[in-house]
Amino acid sequence: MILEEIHARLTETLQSRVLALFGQAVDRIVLQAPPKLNMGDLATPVALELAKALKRKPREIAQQLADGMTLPLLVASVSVEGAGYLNFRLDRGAFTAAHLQSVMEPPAPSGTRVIVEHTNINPNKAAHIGHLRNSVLGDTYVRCAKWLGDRVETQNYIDDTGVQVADVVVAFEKLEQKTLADVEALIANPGDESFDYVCWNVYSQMAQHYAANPDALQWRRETLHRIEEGGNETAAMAATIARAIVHRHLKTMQRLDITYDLLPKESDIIALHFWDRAFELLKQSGAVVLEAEGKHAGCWVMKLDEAEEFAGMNEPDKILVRSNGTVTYTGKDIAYQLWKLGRLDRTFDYREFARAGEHIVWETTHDGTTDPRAPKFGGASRVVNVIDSRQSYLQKVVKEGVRQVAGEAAAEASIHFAYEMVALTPSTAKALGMELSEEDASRTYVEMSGRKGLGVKADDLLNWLQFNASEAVRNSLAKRAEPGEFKDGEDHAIAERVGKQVAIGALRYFMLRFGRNKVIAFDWEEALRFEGDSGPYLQYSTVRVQNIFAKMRKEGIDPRIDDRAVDDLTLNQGFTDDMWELVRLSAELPAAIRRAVDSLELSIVTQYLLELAQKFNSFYHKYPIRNEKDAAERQRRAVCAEVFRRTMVGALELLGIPVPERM
RNA sequence: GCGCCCGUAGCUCAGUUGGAUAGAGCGCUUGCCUCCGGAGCAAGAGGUCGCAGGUUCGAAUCCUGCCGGGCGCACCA
Repeated sequence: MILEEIHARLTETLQSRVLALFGQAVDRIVLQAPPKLNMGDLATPVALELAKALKRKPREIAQQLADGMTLPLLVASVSVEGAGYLNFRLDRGAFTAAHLQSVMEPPAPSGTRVIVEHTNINPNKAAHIGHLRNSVLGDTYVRCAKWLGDRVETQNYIDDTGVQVADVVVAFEKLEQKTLADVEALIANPGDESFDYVCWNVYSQMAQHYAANPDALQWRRETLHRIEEGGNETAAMAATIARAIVHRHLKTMQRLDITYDLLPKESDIIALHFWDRAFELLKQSGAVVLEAEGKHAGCWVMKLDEAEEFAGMNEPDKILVRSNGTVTYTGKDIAYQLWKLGRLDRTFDYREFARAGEHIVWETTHDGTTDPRAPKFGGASRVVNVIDSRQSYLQKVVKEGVRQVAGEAAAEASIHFAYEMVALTPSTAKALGMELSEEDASRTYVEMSGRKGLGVKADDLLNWLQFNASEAVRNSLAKRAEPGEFKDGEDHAIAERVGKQVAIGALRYFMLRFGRNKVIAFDWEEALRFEGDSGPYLQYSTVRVQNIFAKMRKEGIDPRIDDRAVDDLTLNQGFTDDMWELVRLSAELPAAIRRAVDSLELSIVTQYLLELAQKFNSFYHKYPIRNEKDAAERQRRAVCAEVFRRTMVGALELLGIPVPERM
């Protein structure tokens, strides 16, 4: 946090100086690292900005600001550079000593209650790579927001009454003539493939059946009706299937160290009549009206033609209640969103759904009894919904509904974390058995299709990553192990363990490294690469630095990185630019996290860590530590390495990427 | 038709909210394992920042208009 303090002090000093000297108030001072190290450590173009208003030369203004300026602690000097930049140099030794003690020290907690909703996979088939992007973005956001001091509640919404679940029920009942007992037996003993994989195929068979026999859609309508009615075998089957699949999804996500606090279920939202209450509120605020005539006659619609965002649309009005009296998805979503904001005076009951170690995953219920151990859910002052950008329009409608019922502030607190879809490169699609038209084959990507059962399943990808990574670790161990180092297949156990960690690192990094509104064209070859711009590169760099200290400990060499042993003066002499760049960059982590969370652009963090790791690897080759004879020089190098180590260990935790014992 | 997103090196992408000489990874060329672990490092080639105007001290970044691609705009979820 040391750099943030310097920023704050410099900003303050400059603002008061500009006011005193030129009578100008500047609300924001841009401070950034100059392009070249010899230009200093921090630079501001404030004089360039003032030049126009003052009608004076930028360099002149900058010089006047610099002359006689009182510099904050750890800032060594100020100078005028280039066209009129005001550049500052830091006291390298003192800064490093101070930074070493505060690496990864989080900012003061905000205590803001935040709900993050992510994953939200239809509980009717196995998770695929598109879902992984959602979950990884959501989970990483949660980790970063928590570090910044927010009190975060993670929700994974379960649509257990929708068309997708119904279609699997129809397939089992009609196509395969299975009873509830048959399905229960299948769940208990799914055979070669897990139950979510079985349903993946069943679902796509059903979709194909509908395509060939449109009359079968009648089955879907009947099934949906019976599910909503409840108290029959069909409804019981739907619930059973959904639960079993959700358990599978949680298992898959747990492989990536992703978990949840609460699983709100659509069936409970219906049973507890959340919509009825939301409907009252919407009517009271005048947000919905009953259409008497026209093509929406008999429907309750939200009028959007006056809202600026929806202007110019063909059909800006959104139906919330159909003419047959049933509620649309958007309507239910408004009710749910109001609950999350604490603006719907109804709530759920809760019970334990599953455990991940000590952590309890709760689910909603509607039976009137709540487990006394359950924490308070809902009622957040910020709600972040991780939902793919194809639903941007609907999310805007939900936000508008919230605005009309609960006001501007509540609408602004409802944040759609939008991201683009994951598609497949033509070669990967082909490998999955997708038939490509000539046109498709020439595109950069083609969409997956759940209905056709064409997509890359999350567990398959993880398995492959794990397989390849374990193989790489085995090779590396075989090459580097000292004779007799491993016995009883110990090396195989390590390869398995580390392989899992590398797979997680590779996958999570891959899902984060692209900007969120970039379509990811998934390619097997690229995803399985562990070099360069990848998670394993970060892990490798961290393992490396850990190794240096492990070796020194083993050999009884004191690296003298204990905070008290670090002496500014020793550090100051002979501090090379390479070393300094590494330390200075490592101090920018908190700023990177802040920007990432504020902009919902988590690739900022992977980008930053790649650069940091590159700086370290370069440093590593140039400045051996263990073999350095001069004690002061060795300490200087060790401190730089330690600063990097602490930064990296902390940062990888925020990305959910584990640090392997060796690679 | 309307709205949102994308267009930067051969390919995949960054570019810190308008700042200094546009950067990485992959691929290609050339070096580096008696030396803390080569999943690495050093160096090189590679650019009309889609096109055309505009705004200003300054534009890949902001504004306007085009061109090309994607996604939305259900009484589906």
